[in-house]
Amino acid sequence: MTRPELAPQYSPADVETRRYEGWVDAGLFTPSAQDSGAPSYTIVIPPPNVTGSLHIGHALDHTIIDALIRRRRMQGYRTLWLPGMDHAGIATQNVVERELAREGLSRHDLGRERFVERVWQWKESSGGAILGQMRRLGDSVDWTRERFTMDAGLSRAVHTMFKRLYDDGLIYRAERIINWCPRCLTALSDIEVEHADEDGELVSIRYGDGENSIVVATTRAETMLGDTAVAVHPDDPRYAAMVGREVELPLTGRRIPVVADPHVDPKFGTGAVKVTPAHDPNDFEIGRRHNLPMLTIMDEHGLITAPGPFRGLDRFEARPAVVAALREDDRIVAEKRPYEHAVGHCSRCGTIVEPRLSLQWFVKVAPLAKAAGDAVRDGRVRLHPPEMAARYFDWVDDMHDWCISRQLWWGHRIPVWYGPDGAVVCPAPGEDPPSGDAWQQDADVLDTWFSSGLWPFSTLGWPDDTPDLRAFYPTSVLVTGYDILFFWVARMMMLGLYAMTDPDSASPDSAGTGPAQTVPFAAIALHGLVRDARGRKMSKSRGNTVDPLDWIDRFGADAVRFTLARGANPGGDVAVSEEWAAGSRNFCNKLWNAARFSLMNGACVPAAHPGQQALPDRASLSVADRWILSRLAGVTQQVDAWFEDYEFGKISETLYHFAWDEYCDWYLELAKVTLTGPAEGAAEHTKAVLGYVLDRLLRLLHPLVPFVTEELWTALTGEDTIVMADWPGVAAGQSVAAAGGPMDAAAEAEIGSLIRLVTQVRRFRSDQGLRPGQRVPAALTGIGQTRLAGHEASIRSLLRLEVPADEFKPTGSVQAEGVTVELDTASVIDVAAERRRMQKDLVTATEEAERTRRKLANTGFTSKAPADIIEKTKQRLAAAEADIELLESSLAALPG
RNA sequence: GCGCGAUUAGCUCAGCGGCAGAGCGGCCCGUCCACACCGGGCAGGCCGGCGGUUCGAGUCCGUCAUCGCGUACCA
Repeated sequence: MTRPELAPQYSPADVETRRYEGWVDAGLFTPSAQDSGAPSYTIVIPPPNVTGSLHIGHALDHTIIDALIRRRRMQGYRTLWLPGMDHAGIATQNVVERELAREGLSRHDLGRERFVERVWQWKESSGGAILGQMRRLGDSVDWTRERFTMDAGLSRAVHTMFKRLYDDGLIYRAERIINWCPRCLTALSDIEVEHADEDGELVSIRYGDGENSIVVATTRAETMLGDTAVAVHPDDPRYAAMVGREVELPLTGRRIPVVADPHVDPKFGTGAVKVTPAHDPNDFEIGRRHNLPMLTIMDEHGLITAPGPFRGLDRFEARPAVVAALREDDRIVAEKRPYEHAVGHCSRCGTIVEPRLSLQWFVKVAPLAKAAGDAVRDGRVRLHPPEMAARYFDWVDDMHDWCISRQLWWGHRIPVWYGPDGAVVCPAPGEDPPSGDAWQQDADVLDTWFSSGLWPFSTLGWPDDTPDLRAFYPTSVLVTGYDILFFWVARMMMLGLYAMTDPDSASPDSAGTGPAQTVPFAAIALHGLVRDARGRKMSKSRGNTVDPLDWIDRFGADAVRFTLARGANPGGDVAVSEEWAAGSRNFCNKLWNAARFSLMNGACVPAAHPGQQALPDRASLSVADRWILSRLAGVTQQVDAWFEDYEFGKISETLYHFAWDEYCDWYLELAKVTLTGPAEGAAEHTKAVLGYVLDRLLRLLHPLVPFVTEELWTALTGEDTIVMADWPGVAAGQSVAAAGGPMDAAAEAEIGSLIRLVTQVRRFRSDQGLRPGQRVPAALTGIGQTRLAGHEASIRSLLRLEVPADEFKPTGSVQAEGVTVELDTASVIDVAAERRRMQKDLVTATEEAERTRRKLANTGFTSKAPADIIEKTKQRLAAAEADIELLESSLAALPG
């Protein structure tokens, strides 16, 4: 085999696309559903919205998922990462409507059918961009299993789920107060409303006259036009006499009753509340309890419909107009401005949401949410990081019924037909709907999160019992940002537990009523948001967003991935900047050059499979060889363990430092001595170790930086691809103890000592003002009596120390690790600087000695601290005292 | 209002009972034999405030302050 010459610099653009297409063409990402005996590992992609393009947050999500997937693939699992996209009902419809608006059209000009066609066209072009971005990132997804929430198969799953819930009485239609967006003209679920504190005006209004009057407060004065009662607390003595009486509602001439309701907080305001059942969720409940009329005074656009002078006004024009009219009538008792209160906004367009009485479809969530909570509570689904559990339970344990109908055109049409005399039919999928002019299908579509809630199993063929479903369900872990824990994750839990049972399990579920419910995923791994270099949220308006493609072009996909992985602490936000990306690019280049050096020096990999590699016998290896092998073993074990905990920050940092600080800075430098040295056998051994460690390092890094590792590993080994190479840690079915290989404490201690000695002498040289490359005559006295006895050649090489000539007159010395290094620095030494340095060191050493002495004198410490801690402390004191002695004598010996 | 989290080097963050760490940035010095996308060295921290537990506290407990996030039916 001839090895390709490597350029002195890594060029991602020359590698990435070629490698990616090669992987896909070879079918490496496409697992077979046939049972091969290997365990399966499945992750479904959090489906991005078809309309959008991937932002840096997706890149973070994909980096994590791809790393998990690639490791499992290397471990021999039957690994599936299923890709796809979400139709994103309201978001997509808004985008296409905006596009139409630029042509001066509205969706009504096109009509429903043509509008939906238009959205499909948009989906084809926009969706393609996202798929291209995923390829650039290196996502090892199975493109043969790509899905879309509006696919025929997934639409059938949606219909099936609706029908089941409907038949079970868990879906119902009712007139309720829902969140209404007057701009999008659709209902929204609670979670699609974003609350923000805003300044408003709290006005107190007198209803009725004289004795027979009561004062209420409101921030939404215009709603008084729809008031049908005033409510007070039943035990409030101030209003006991008023309850049951009627008061005159100003501006309207209507008389409304005063009712007693425990919902009212007597301590707030005047203790009396105006009740507008058709325009406030709480008032709606009060209205139901007291059989109050539900008076609608606003239309779907937020325009006032109540008869009178305000008719036709927008709700925000009506508010000051009503207040002005009340003031005119001397009805305003007090005003408080500004008054800060929470206002709900449409999460899609930002319009202030209007609570509105409306006929909608709902999911009865209580039983579903209970199961979703229990699955996490009893550990069937592990939530990472665990702190998120509190938030999850808060939500799941106290969830209102879920409004699932949307007054949109883009989405899954509600599979219900209405016929004569109020007949309602929900046909099963495949069943013919009732026909005839008298029958009409519901015009609404389903909340987009209804179909995403089925994603983990609808994508695998549910409701059919498919080979894929059997092979890959339940999925292994769900990786996503904590921001959609409720939107999406909780819904998948609810619907997944409801739909899926384990066919092979005879054990009853927690309620003891049927086959065991199957969780949709064994674990949930939540990551944070990507923020800018200063930790600020990225936003288009702030102009601090990052386009992943731009960074990939400039730094390479591996660098982008590594940057994100470095910051990916579980649940934590990730701050990224160009500096970080550049640092990651530098790391890839460092790897490249380390490999280049190793290859140029004949690094060899005798066999590509672990356990069979003919590493030279341990006893014949140099200490440096044993050291790097031991460190590799330690790092392998740590990295392997951290993968189980989604600790990508730690994985990245550990591999970064191992590769750069240990492998490159020390091992390669030490290897240079051996490789150019006289001992023939030693050089051959070092070549083997050089290759072995590089091989393992590249494999450990491959899940994070797939491209550069592929390029280097194939060059090193002559194999086709690293994608299917065995993982150096624990393989499927192997025990943890087998990972990494044996540690070598003796070698680690020895090289540790060497590193400390070299570092101290380097510091000395630098303090003396010696150039790093300047060769200096030096004697290493006492080294024969230390464990560094065999390392003199290495130490001299690393420190540029020459063997002294006959008339050697040392002018300075460093004592460390039991070795005294005397250097002849006469020609360059600056005595004054030298004295200052020594005096400073003396102060430090004296303080250290004093501190340690005090600690040892502390009787509590000596009687209670563990023996090894005490021993270490004693050693520290001894070292400090030795330093003091040496420094004092050196100072005395200085000329002048 | 309630809940959760944060507060450590100039910046972004690790560390979570036993000598304060990383990356980037800053300063000094440079190698021509893997890499200037490099190498060697240095500086810079009362680990938010106060109290407690402990022989010993960034690390555990309490409290306050500031910030962030989530959530909420206070009109």
